[in-house]
Formats: sequence, structure tokens, C-alpha cells
Amino acid sequence: MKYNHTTYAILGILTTGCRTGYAIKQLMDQSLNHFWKISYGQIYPTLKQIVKEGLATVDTLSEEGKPSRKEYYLTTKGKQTLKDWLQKPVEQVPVEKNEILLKLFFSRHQSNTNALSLINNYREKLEENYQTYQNIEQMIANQQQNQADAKYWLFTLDYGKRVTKAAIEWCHATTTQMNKG
Amino acid sequence: MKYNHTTYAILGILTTGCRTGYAIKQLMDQSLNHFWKISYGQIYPTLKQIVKEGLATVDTLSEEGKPSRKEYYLTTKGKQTLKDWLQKPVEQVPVEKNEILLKLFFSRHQSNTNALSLINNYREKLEENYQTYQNIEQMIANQQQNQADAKYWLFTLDYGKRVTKAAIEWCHATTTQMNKG
DNA sequence: GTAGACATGTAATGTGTTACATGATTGT
DNA sequence: ACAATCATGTAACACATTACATGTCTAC
Repeated sequence: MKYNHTTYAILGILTTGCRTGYAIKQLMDQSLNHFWKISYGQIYPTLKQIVKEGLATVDTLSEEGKPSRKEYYLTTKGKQTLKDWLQKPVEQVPVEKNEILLKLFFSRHQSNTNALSLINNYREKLEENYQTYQNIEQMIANQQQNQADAKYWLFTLDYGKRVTKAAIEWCHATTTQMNKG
Repeated sequence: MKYNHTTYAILGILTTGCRTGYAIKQLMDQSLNHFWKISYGQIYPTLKQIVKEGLATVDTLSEEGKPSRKEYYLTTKGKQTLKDWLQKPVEQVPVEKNEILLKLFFSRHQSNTNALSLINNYREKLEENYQTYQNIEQMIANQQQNQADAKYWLFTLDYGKRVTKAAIEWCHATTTQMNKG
């Protein structure tokens, strides 16, 4: 049986100690932010589907002093499904739709000044992202839970940092080139 | 009036000499391949929409010796719409869904050997891509048409090359790290 | 004749976001 | 009181791919 990427992402997150839809979203926004993002509109229906497929069980809790919530636990089948997916090589390098490159591609239709300003604005955003990665890196390195996961989580952050740095350098190089005429 | 990214992409491509849906798809697959990709299932309906919005006109041709085709020409409104879009800064750096990072993130659930093999496989694909970028670069540098566009097209390729190179280096670094234990 | 390039298009399906809708608890 | 955080969920809509459906022309 084959599931979509969102399903595998949630299956994986359920192994990290996150048990509710809300907690899954939080981990995503904090730690997977630079390479995976989904909304509640995807998370809750997918969790429902995961239970339906027998990949996890759900436990509805109504503790006093807390809002009611649903905790999800992977079944043996769920764990095996995750492992099987991990072993399969990825089919292709992702093609990101990059709006700045799209605009630059058609930039003979606008002034040099404006194209430069687009790149500058993009560079600032990249630099913010780079800073965020470093903050998350510190957070993960310092945390006590998920010790076993930390090593791999840092690898993904290193990827984000390296690629972002390369993009920032491209902004500098391109700006220089464009100023030369 | 605001249109979606696909519309702007097609509007832009119509300024490069491509006139038919088929030609648009070809240019995308050849030159925008690393940052923008859409299927015929998007192109043809969007072209229809573009005409409906008055951004382009269509000319249905049935020359003898050739399959019938439709040629699209930007109107003044279409050209202005493209220019307006070019001037607006991009809202955010794209978040690519990166499957290799997703797998790596959960890699404590698989053997070191297998994780290494995933990265190795990914590295090979990145190297192929890098080679492709260099080929396209040569092609663009040598072509006679689109002289005015060439400069910008090469900038986007440089981006692809730099980012891909950074990703390849990450593969090397991560492999080394993982072998150390 | 047949494979490949040229050429257009739709229907079904998959994937995802945003807006909407609800409600409890905690801290100020 | 009120804002923030915790918590779940659906409906409408946007975007995109794949499979299907059709047909011509060119070169072997």
C-alpha cells in the first residue's frame, strides 16, 4: 500500500513524542519549517485517514483542567509502513517554484533598478531565514528530549543553512553583475 | 486585478517568441525547468483564461503542411499586467517540500547504511542536475535569438548551479559525519 | 507502416490553503 | 474582561498532475 508524503510525514512525527494534531503542527512549524509545511486543514483529515487505515490508534482524552484532545499512537503496521518508506530512495530532487527566478527570467521588461531591488528584498528574507536556522539549531542542540533524533535533525538544518548561504552569495554576485551593466 | 503565478509565467513566456501552448511547454522544460514546471493540463486552460481576461489575443492557424495551431499575442493590457507583477517584491522564499530531508529527519528508525545510501542516491541526482544546468547554460550562451533575455536567463541558471553545488557539498559532509558514528 | 515530433484539449483525481466554526483554559 | 494558547474540525476554493482522447506531418 502506498500513501502520500503528508501521511509519511505525520507517521514520522508521531514517533517523536507528539501525540495530537496540534502538537504535530507545532513541531512542523518549529523544526521542519524549512522543508515541510502543512496546515490544520491537512493534518486533521490525514490523522483520521491514518486511523482508518490501521496505522495508528486514537485515544480521546477529557482530563479536567484541560481542553479535550485526541492522542494518536502508531500501531505495528504504522511503524512498519514508516520504515518501509524510509528505505525507498527518493524519486526526484524537488522542483521548487521560485518566484524570484521567474521574475528575473523576464527582467528585460523592467528597469535595472527595480530588478536590483527585487534581489535585495529577497536577500534580506534569506538572511532572516539563515538566522532562524541558527536559532533552531541552538534549540535542538540544547534540548534534552529527542536525543536520538537530534543528530538527524541537525543534518537537515545544515542543509538549510548551506543552501541558503549559497542563495545569499548568488544575490551578491548577481547584484554586482547587474551593476556592471 | 490579481492573477496566479501560472498566469504570469505564461504571460512572460509569450514575450520570448513562444506563441503556442506546445512551444510554452517546450521552453519551460528546457530553460525554466529548475524553478518552474507545469503540465499541459494547466497550460491550455490558462491560455484560454488569459484570452478571456483580455491579456492576449488568439489566432487560429491552419496552414497547409502543418498541424493546426493557435498563436497567442499579448495585448497592451497583458504587457502592462506582466510589468506590474514584475515590480512587486516576492512575498516569501519558497518552501520546497524536500523528501530527502523528511526521510533523514526520521532516520533513527533505519540503519546508518540505508540512510547513507539515500544520500548517495540523492547526490547522484544532484550531480546530474548540475550537469544539465551547464548544458543549458551553453545552449543559452550560444543561441542567437533572445539575446536581450539571455543575460537574465543565465542569472537564473547560476542560481540553480550554486544551490545545487551547496546541496552536493552537504551530501559529502553529511556522509562523512555519519561514517564517523 | 510506424515511430516520433507537433499540436490541442478535457475529466478525474490528488493535494493543499484559507476561511469558517467552536470551545476551554491560563495569565494579565 | 480580554488576549493568548490549547485544541479540533469542516467547507469552499485554488492549484496541479495524470490519464484519456484526438489528429497531422515527417522521416525512416
